[in-house]
Amino acid sequence: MRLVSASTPEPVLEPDARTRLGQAALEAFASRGFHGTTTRDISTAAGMSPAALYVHHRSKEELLFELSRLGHERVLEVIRAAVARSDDPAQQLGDLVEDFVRDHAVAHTGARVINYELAALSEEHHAEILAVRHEFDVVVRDVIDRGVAAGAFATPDARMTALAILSLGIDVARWYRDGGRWTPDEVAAHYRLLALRMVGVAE
Amino acid sequence: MRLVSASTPEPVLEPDARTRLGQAALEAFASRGFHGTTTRDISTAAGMSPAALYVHHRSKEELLFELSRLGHERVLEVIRAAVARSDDPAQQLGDLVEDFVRDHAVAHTGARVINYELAALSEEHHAEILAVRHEFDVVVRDVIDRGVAAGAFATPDARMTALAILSLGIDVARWYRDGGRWTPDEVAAHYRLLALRMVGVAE
DNA sequence: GTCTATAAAGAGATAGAC
DNA sequence: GTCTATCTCTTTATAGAC
Repeated sequence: MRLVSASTPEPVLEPDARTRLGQAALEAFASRGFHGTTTRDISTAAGMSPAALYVHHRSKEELLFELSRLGHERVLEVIRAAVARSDDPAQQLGDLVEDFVRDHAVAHTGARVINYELAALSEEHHAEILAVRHEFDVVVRDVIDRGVAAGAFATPDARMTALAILSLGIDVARWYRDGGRWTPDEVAAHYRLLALRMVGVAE
Repeated sequence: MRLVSASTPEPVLEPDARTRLGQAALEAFASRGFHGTTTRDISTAAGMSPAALYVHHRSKEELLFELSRLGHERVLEVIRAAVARSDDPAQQLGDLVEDFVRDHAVAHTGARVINYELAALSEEHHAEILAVRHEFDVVVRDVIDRGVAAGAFATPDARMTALAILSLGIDVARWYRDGGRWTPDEVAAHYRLLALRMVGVAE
């Protein structure tokens, strides 16, 4: 499923049916939740009949799962790429937070779905997603552990601090609105500072 | 609606019907969301027939609204009481965060409902709840503003920092589990430190 | 205040034509 | 691959007996 226009030579004005369904579902799930969204909501928003959804997806739940899986894997790539750009823990943590937060602000629609609709997944799908989310924790905790080991960071509980730093970014998906008081870049820059202070780095 | 046992002389083993409905609804809304919960789920969990719900509540939405309103007003009282215990901004912010976070961990069921089911409210009810939530922001921002004015805090954006500090506590409702790695007191104490660091207070 | 029974609408998913 | 039509079950809410 493509959620953005493909980078094909010809300009794509109308995404294909599968993509339109994915976009429509993402927006509906984000604003009304999985159980507050009907398959008719999705198919109508995608410009199709209710039956068309089942040509492209086995069920409403499987559509949510696909969106959630793609979203999680994309975010994991964002934070891994941020960490890979440096060897300095403070730089790594700062970049990670800045990119994670900016992403949650820019892509707040998708971020709401991946963070707040987990309970609607089947047990098997839920478990598969939790494995990816566990990687988020591991990446952040690892950066903090190395900062502490290097004497750059100081925290009484690296694990809880990692969780709190991720919390900051996740909650951005809950409150961020397009056209609000701050741009994604402004939030990202401020949260970078906050996260570094949380691990005891004075600027 | 009473959500805890009343302080009457005689021991109350079975709460009254209205209270049982409220408790059942709170737990169901917290775990499956408003739209994922049926009125049968609620009435059955409360030990009643589906029709009994409508003797005590006009609709499912009004039941959610009452739970949300009571929950918000209780939390507002928690943070106002914390601020009232001192005149020192650092002490006030520390107490506020500690009490807010502990409350969100202990009462995570109710906290999930008040923080994540707002979209299910009617427009009028939603607006009424947002007014209470605005007070949360005002209280925290005011403490930070006074800390900055007194030279105790340093932050490039008091408003965003206030939002981020509330975010930390709110997200506790999302991830906290009973019997998990930390007690509510442990989370609260650690988050107090994190919040003070966020405003530039070195311990 | 609680029940049984049910009305009325909405929901997920499928059949079969084109 | 999309449609119309519809099946079947679920859901909110109410009527009326006790």
